[in-house]
Amino acid sequence: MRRCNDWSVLCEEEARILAAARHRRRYAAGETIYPMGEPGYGVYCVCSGIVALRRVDTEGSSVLLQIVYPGDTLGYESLLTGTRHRSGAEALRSSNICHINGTTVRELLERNPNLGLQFLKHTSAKLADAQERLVQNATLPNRMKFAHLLLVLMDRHGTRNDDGSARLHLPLPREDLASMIAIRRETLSRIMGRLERDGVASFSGRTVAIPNVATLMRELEPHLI
Amino acid sequence: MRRCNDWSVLCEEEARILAAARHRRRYAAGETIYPMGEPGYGVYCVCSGIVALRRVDTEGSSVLLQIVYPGDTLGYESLLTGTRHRSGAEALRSSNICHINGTTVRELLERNPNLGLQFLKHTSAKLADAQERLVQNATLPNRMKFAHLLLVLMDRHGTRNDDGSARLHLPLPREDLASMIAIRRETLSRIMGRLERDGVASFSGRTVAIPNVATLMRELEPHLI
DNA sequence: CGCCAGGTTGATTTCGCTCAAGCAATGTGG
DNA sequence: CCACATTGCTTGAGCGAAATCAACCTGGCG
Repeated sequence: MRRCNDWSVLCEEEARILAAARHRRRYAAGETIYPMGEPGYGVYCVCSGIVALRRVDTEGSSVLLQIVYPGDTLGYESLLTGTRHRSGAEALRSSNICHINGTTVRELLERNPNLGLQFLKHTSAKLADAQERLVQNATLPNRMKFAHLLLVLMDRHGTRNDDGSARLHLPLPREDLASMIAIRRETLSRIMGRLERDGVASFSGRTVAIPNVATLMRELEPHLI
Repeated sequence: MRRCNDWSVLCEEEARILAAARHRRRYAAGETIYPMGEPGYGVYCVCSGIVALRRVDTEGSSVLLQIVYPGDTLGYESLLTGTRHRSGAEALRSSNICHINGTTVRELLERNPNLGLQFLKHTSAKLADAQERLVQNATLPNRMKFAHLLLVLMDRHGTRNDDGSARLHLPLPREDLASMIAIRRETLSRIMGRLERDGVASFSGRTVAIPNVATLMRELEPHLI
């Protein structure tokens, strides 16, 4: 639980309350943590692994809303507002996740103002992130959107070498990557082809080789004629 | 200040602290409350009027992120995270807005856990809203997106009649409406024309007449062949 | 009166979606 | 061990919707 830093603001006694109530479980890759539409029975804290939040449309098309990493806490929105989960959570790889029931969470929020503030900080960051995506989806051309996505994914899933090159393991299938930047998977495939042709990056399965990160970053610059 | 219900959780003494520190001001329509990129010196509480949050791209294209109504509080994200404002705030019509400096806000957040929880609830709602828009922009056809936007605006800016018709005053120019659903203003103009041709709504300046709300809602149904 | 911002309309082109086929890797049952 | 389905991905052809560019309109205002 040490790594779940949202909860690190708790004092000794509060930490005991938490420890008594939390329930840890291992989820296999691809396993559903909670489905969309379920009522919020409590919160989930990602201890290890990776989790994806996705929402499916009435038409059946799904959009990947967020990738969640260790230390982050899920599901307190529905708990606080008493609504059902607007998105479903799914483990992207084998993950350890703690569940804390609603009454315990409410008790801790009541006792320690800092816990709520931690949540608030995180939620604000997520809001900023979502708004960033709204702007980008509205204004940038597709190739630029994808280049940006690659750079973002690099922070968590990539390794940079001294010579300016980098390697990256994509945590998601093409379909989901495409949904993140609001395009179809076929279009993404073509964009990948073009990036490869131009020597910006090369793709093989889920691994991406980037010969020169600076070149990739130049993709983000305003389209000078 | 009664209407600013985020702050209604404060006790007598805390309310006095707030009253001593807050600074009220009137903003004219079109006036900037804070520009994008400014550091967060405190929070703003909308007492009356309407405020828009917009973000401008490096290319100069602007996206309208949110319409803010009385009772809501702005700008605590930058305050909490110590970053600059990611979006600018602008009064859409003549508005009364209170400013509360950062140290006072922090003091109150420290003293009363419920204030932070109020902010958290609101921020969660905004996050859900932003994600909703992400999904819609990604999956729905343009005409459907606009129909949905009209219905959302109706809650705040419209009046429904007994016979199923309704009237609506748009709070924004076409350009901004278009940016909310990630299309160009010319495209929006054409969509309006088509809705008018189909008898769904008629537009004249900023007023919209909707002969039958049910017909408008039917626009949202999955495109049955 | 001329100017300007906001809005509409038209013509053209481009980009991305759709549909469809093909491919490689993996799994499954006979 | 092979025939066969399945899944994830790529590629191609054609089409349509929306972006772009540009002209024009309209009402408000100095």
